[in-house]
Amino acid sequence: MKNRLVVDVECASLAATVDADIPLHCVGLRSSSFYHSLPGKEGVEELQKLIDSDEYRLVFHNASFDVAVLRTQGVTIPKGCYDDTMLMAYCLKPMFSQFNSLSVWGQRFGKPKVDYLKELIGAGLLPSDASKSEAFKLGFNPVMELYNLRDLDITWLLYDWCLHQFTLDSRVSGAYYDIELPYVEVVMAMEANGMFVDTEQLRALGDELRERLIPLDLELERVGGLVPSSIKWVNNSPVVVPKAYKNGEYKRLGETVYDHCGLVPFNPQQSTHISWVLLAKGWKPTEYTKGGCPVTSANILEPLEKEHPIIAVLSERSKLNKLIGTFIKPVLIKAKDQDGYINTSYNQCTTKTTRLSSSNPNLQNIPTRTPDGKRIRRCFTAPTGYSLVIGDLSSIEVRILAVLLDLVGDSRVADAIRAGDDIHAINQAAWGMDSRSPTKNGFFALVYGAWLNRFALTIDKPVPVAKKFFNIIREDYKVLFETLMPKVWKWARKKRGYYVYTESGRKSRYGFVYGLLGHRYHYENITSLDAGLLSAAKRECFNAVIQGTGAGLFKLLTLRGLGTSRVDIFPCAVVHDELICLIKDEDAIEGAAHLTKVFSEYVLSGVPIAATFNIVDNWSLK
DNA sequence: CGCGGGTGCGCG
DNA sequence: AAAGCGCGCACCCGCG
Repeated sequence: MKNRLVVDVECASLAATVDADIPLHCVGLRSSSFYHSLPGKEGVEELQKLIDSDEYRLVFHNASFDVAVLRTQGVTIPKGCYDDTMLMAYCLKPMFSQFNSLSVWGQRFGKPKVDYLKELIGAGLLPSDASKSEAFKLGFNPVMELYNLRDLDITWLLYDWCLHQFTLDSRVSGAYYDIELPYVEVVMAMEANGMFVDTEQLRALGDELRERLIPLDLELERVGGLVPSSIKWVNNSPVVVPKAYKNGEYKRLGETVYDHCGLVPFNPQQSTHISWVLLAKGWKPTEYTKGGCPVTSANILEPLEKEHPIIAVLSERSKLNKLIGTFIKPVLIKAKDQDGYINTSYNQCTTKTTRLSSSNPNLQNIPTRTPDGKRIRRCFTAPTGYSLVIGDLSSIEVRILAVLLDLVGDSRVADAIRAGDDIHAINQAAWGMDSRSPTKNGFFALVYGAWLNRFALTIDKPVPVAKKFFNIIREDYKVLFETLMPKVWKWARKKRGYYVYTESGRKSRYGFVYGLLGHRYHYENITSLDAGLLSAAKRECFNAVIQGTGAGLFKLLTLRGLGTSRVDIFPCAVVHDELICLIKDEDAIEGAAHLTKVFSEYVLSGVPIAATFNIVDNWSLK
């Protein structure tokens, strides 16, 4: 049994993983026999000595940050020599992000985090109007030492708590040690590697899309004209609210003074403006939001395109603007000064279902379904000398559902998968539906709790027609709706022999269900007396088992694939069930075949898992 | 002017 | 009686 060494670094920026030049202020170290906070260089040398002695198990809170920072500072940290209390707490309690926060744990343990900025001001080291970022630019100082040591204390206590919880639950500790903890290295590798973008091509695409915006805007300006600057909806009808300024007058565009409500050019990005303009053309809203505004989303307006030609223009404009503003502009900004690589952040501890999330920019929602979207993906490619290798788990949610159905005595789906048959095609024939895609989508809508109206929308049929299929499917998969789902809810309500924390921060003996790989998914409202909250919890909880098991399995197989490869595979990005890698050209065939083999030889409780990794020119191809 | 909420929409 | 789930981000608004 190794000694415990809690480590916490302080540095000037949270973006340190990308920029190696960020100064490291200090390294805090706490073991059972020593306890100090050392300035940068000294701390780094001391830490390296302790790691090299091989006597310590390192403990970080949010290792993917600290380990990445320390490695950029030249510290050698072997894989597998550390724990991460943030990840441990997350595995025990994936539902509540606040339980990943050291400050919340500090309060719980009676050791509140030091308010660094406040204490600096109190000590006279900063003026009273200083900002948080200024505080962290300050070098090592006595207040930082206090702050750093307190974080070590909290992490120490949190580690105790998590280790104890793990002794009570071997399934969740398995998910941590076998999947989440080793996966930190994959996250760090992806964040460091980044995705390669052909910036010239992307910039040209952006310019082209912007050109297409011009005639649309001219047309909208012509048709929309001027609209009141401030519109509110009261009882589902628009009310123009004059906007009073300090001098009691009303302004337009900050210059011209009016004595009535200001008029502004129609802004097609404002839903209130859209509804105002459409209303003037005789549109009758059918749905209203909670705030009382007419809903102007695409699915509502699209059917009315013939009646109101402006809708087509609006829709086209909004799609183009979305592509430019969300997917082209931010990516180009990120790719600047980095030789075409864009580095995104992955968060391993935010989602309720143990998926990853991606941000700044979010690489998990780059378009793929529309022609213009595909052109954006085409810009994501491989640099000279490397091949882009991409693969994803094949219909993973069906396979997991098959395992669950098999558990409660309906092996039809599992048998179909084992026989290599297409379950959606089988269902389509059995239910008499006219094509595969709506069959599949409609089935999954029902699996995740959709009711008739939503189901009808999903399969794109009028409600009376949809009703027939709705009843057929509910009857055909009676076991799913009447045995499996209630069983999962019952598991989620099971009383435990120990306490877990609830969303409201209280302790409870109830309230989580396991994924097939040991992760916990916690739904406090699964015991609610409020019908609405209860049914929402039921839907979320059943969804979490499937989505979460898929996420865990994907992580596990990624670890195996990368860990057992003879050739170097550089992971660049993941999109839930899709892995994107760069491999040296000469190794690419072997690497892709290896990943395919590892992913496809896995069998989940009797149901085979499959994935195919291919060498592709760009991300629009799979 | 920064922040949070609402709306809408991209992906799985 | 009535209900798909999970994310992040752009844009707008109101708030203080």
